[in-house]
Amino acid sequence: MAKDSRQIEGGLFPRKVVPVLIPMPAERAYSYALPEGVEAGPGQIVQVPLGPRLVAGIVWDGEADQVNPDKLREVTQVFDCPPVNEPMRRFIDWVSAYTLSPPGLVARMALRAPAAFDPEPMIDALRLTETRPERLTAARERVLEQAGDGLAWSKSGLAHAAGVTPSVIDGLFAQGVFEPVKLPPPPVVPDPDPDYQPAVLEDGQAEAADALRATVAKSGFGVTLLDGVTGSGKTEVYFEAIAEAVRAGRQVLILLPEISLTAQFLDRFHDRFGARPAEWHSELAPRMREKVWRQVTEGRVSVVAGARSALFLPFHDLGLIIVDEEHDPAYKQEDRVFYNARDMAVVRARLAQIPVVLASATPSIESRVNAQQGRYSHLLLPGRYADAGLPDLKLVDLRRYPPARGGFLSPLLLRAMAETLERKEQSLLFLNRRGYAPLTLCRVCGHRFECPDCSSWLVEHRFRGQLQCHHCGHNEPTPQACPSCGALDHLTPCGPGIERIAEEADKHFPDARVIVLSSDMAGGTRRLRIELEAIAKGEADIVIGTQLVAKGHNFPLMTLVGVVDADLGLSNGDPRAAERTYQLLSQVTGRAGRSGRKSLGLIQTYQPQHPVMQALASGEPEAFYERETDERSRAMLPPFGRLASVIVSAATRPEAETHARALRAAAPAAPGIMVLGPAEAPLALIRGRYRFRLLVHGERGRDMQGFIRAMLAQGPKARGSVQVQVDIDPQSFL
DNA sequence: AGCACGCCGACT
DNA sequence: GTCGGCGTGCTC
Repeated sequence: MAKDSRQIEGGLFPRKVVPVLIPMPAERAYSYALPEGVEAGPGQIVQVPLGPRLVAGIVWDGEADQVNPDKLREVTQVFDCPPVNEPMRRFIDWVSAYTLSPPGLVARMALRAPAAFDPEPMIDALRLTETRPERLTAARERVLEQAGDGLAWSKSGLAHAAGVTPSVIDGLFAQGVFEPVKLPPPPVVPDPDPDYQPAVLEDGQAEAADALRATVAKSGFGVTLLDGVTGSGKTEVYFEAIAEAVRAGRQVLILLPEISLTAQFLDRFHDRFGARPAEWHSELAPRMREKVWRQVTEGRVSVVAGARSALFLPFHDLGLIIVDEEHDPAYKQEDRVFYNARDMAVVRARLAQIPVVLASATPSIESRVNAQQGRYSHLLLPGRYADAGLPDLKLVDLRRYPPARGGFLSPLLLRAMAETLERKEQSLLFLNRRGYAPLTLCRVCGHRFECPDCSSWLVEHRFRGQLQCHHCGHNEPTPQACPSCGALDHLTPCGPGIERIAEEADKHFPDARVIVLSSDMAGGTRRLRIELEAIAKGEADIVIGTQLVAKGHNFPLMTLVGVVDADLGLSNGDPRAAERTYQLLSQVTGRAGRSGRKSLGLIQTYQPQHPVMQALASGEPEAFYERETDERSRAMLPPFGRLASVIVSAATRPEAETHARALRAAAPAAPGIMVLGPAEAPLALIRGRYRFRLLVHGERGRDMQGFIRAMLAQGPKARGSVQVQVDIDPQSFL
């Protein structure tokens, strides 16, 4: 540690100076002096003055920067909190370097629990003494009997158990019948029991479970891709890996896309382990958040199920990471620190030398390539349980069976819906488009409603009487007359949204109970949960929904799934469009058929020959995946040779200037510049053909090549410094 | 990230 | 003449 000598109150005192990572975007740890007699090693969470405020930071490794002694301030408090361990600190450094984010911002993600750095307060409790009350009433007798077990009770708990009011206990306490004791705060969740209710596994599953158990028992770093169709028992299989880690007394992290973190999942865990896992996600109440954080650092919580941010919890002794639905784009964070939690989970596992399991029914291309190349082990589960067959998937060629004029549902789909209704079973219509119509125009003058802020089309929301921009959130009431030519009642909706499909379903089946589900539904998540429960209980006949019906929730009575427009999303220029469409439609159609009844999926398309449609209809995605892998590696790895390519983060205004300068600095040195977002980088990395210098990340869906060209043309107006990351070698973590 | 400082429009 | 918009800069 650096020594700093300076005059204090007339004497020369050497002061220990430590580097402290502050939860703020500084490029380096700041230096703080330790007060006389105070020790704080790397990982210790401390409180330090920063400008006018006091903030929590982490004592970092290495020498503290030499800093102007006049500026040097003192650590104000060393929290009574377990230090952030070495692998976690290396993880923070790694993520910072890889994402080009200041380490402080990454550290901040690990410290997102404002008041958790002080120990949880002990709980006040009462224990019976030898003293007995002078007068014994019936109520007092009940209390004495109840507390006679010699254990400590909380006042309210005891009162409740004995069926008396707390004042009875106050009276006894006053007479010395009870003494006050302090109890450690209760755990947020009871310990899971690895042997509570092991699933009965079939041959293929048992084999996979054994393999995973062996991996966990052996410990050490390794990635396993657990690959099996919806309903093949992936969850049951990785639960066995979790059981093994819990038996070994180590902590487990289960990452889920936020939307999949449902009561259903937690209940399944409970059924297997006799207790729920601790939860970690953005909607957790602050008080609970702190408790979970604290107990995770102390190692008192053994299993956490969480959204991507849970990856930054400072576990005491992490022994296993599961990434469920590893292909899910929700693992990408595109805010401040840009990262893909699935990739960072692999890195965290590598640094902690523990196994990680990536599970999916529709693995991402990059994970499949990793598995094929032997970098990941690959466990392929056989099909569904016998009593939960996959739906029979059929393509509906819209050129041959077109919908009636003004409609979007083909006669084939309508007939299947009628039959499903007759059998008193449920239908699901899937269309990934909110609102009534994606485009509104005036039939008189051709005026199209455009967003004044971002120039995308305004989407009509008829239920709300609004035109909305799905890009920036702008909205305005739907006018009666055309704002351009003034013609009344000539505004025409073009194309379908789920509201319009609901209208069409209503028209054909006026007696059916129709429920529309989308993320912008009035009433928020609570209302959504209620609706989902109602559907599960059979209180709807036809469910019409967007993407959100694809995930997490099972609909046991659903025997028909109709995909209204399977082609939607295939033509948006995203190199992942086909892969995403395949994954989404597999998931959606997988919602049906869990009831054990015969079930059907009808996929409406104008392109029945498209590889995505063929893969869906045949149930054999291999050829599709092979083709996609080739396509994508061609599209994303242009033949630049072994280039130094350019990686930058974010694309907001201040950064864009910095990027421009970074690009100009890098361009002369590079034989070519390849522009990829961090989320696209992994495929390039695993192909191992390139060394990266900088990573340019554009906004979602943006033309990256165009973006970089535009920035180069614009030239540098940059100020400040450019952070250049040299040679991130993929082999260093995979 | 916060928070202060510093220059240009609508108002007590 | 001020109050206040957020653009820019700084924090050991």
